[in-house]
Amino acid sequence: MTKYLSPQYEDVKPLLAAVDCIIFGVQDNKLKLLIFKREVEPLAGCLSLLGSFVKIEESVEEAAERILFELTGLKDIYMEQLHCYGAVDRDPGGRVIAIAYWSLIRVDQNHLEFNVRTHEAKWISIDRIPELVLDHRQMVEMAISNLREKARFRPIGFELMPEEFTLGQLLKVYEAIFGHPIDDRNFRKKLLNSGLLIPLPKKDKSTSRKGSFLFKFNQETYQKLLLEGYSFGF
Amino acid sequence: MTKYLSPQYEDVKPLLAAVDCIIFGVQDNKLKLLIFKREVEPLAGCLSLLGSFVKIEESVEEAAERILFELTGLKDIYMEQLHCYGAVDRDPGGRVIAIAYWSLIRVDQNHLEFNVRTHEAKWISIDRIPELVLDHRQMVEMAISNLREKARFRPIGFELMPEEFTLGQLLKVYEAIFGHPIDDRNFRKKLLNSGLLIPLPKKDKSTSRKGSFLFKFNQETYQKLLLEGYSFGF
DNA sequence: ACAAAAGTGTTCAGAGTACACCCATGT
DNA sequence: ACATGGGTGTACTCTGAACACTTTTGT
Repeated sequence: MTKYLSPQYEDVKPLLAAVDCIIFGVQDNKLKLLIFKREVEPLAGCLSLLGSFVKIEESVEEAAERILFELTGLKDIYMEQLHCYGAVDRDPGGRVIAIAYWSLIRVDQNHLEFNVRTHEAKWISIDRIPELVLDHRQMVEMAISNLREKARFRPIGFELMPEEFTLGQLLKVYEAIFGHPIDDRNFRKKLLNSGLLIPLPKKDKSTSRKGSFLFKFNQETYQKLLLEGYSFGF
Repeated sequence: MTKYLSPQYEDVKPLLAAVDCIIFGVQDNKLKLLIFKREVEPLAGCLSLLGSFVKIEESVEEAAERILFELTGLKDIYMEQLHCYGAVDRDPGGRVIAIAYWSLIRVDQNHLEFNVRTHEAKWISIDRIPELVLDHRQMVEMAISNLREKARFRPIGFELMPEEFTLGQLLKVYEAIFGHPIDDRNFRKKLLNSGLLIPLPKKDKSTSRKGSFLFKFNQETYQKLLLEGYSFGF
């Protein structure tokens, strides 16, 4: 028995805890997630989420933050605990329970592309999820429906956007999250009345001759609606 | 190192996983939960949720079901995984992560009262939660808000009701869950149109001279709305 | 002048909300 | 006859949903 446990707990058999991360981002107006080639046996070489064991000196949440930081170089990322997966035989290597987290990252940030490539990670589209190792596919599916549920009542779509963005881009992100087209006019009307957007006196002219206005988020309103809830039911 | 782990996992330090259960029920038209006097050191004698370590041969979910069964004698109970609590020092006895579950039980069932008393459990009101051991109080608060959130969009209030019940009782349960009064007429209108209730040709005459009609659930509609969602936003 | 994306308003239906009185019955 | 809880209906407001044309500007 391990010595960091008090004697009352001695007859309990310990196990391992792992954290797996489902990392969402937007690329080409599509919702994507990061996957990897698994490096450790068993099942080395298969596709997998990024994960790690929880170290004895760190909390489960710290483990999730560490994993995310190691991969992306980012801190203070939007992160939600998804679920604890605890089937006895979920990992053929031993008794390992997994705590899955999902997170949203802005893909436009410095060094992110570099870090992702260094780790040989790949962005894959969420509508064609390949076979993944262990129960990771189940985790991904649960994460997607969790994300959708959350996105209906909290303004979290914004966590995926770059610093400055157009309404058209935001619309595409929401379409990607919900997986169906959204009425343009209703979307604009709602968002412009939400107080979440601060109009900028510039246009992005990269996608049309006319150009479309750029916005940034109103952090204050964002924080408020994160707490209170807000219907994005499109 | 324990022998049930494969060699690749050998340099990872194992830890213990516990399950803690937040058990909700309705008594005297109030929402209550079950708490216990903790029997094991550390902190024996303090108030606590019912919990147990996850055994090496059972899944986390099975552990939760086992705990619930040992206490109540009930199976097939409505149960939701709440959260995994993984702070390093959350348990002074060692590195223990806890997976919390909440569940809803019908208090009218056979032997339940007996079992509860045998285990020296107590029903306590959710608006005056006493100090609890470790991080259990935090769990309870999170469970309550999780329950409220869930109850707004799924017909789970029914899981707390006896086999046959009146609309008045159901109303009280929803008031207890949400913690505020609900308009009588709107509630009836909505519920009677939901297809969730099957009227019975009897009255409960224990609470008034006139008596009030009894209902039971429409299991079929219930299952459907559990999947699809249904707004109980009162 | 035209192509290509950006931007703009109105109408309709359904759901939530507020609100006050009569009913049935045992004592 | 009356006290007690049970049961009922209507009007208003707000939100979501459907839907088509004009504007700008680089080429």
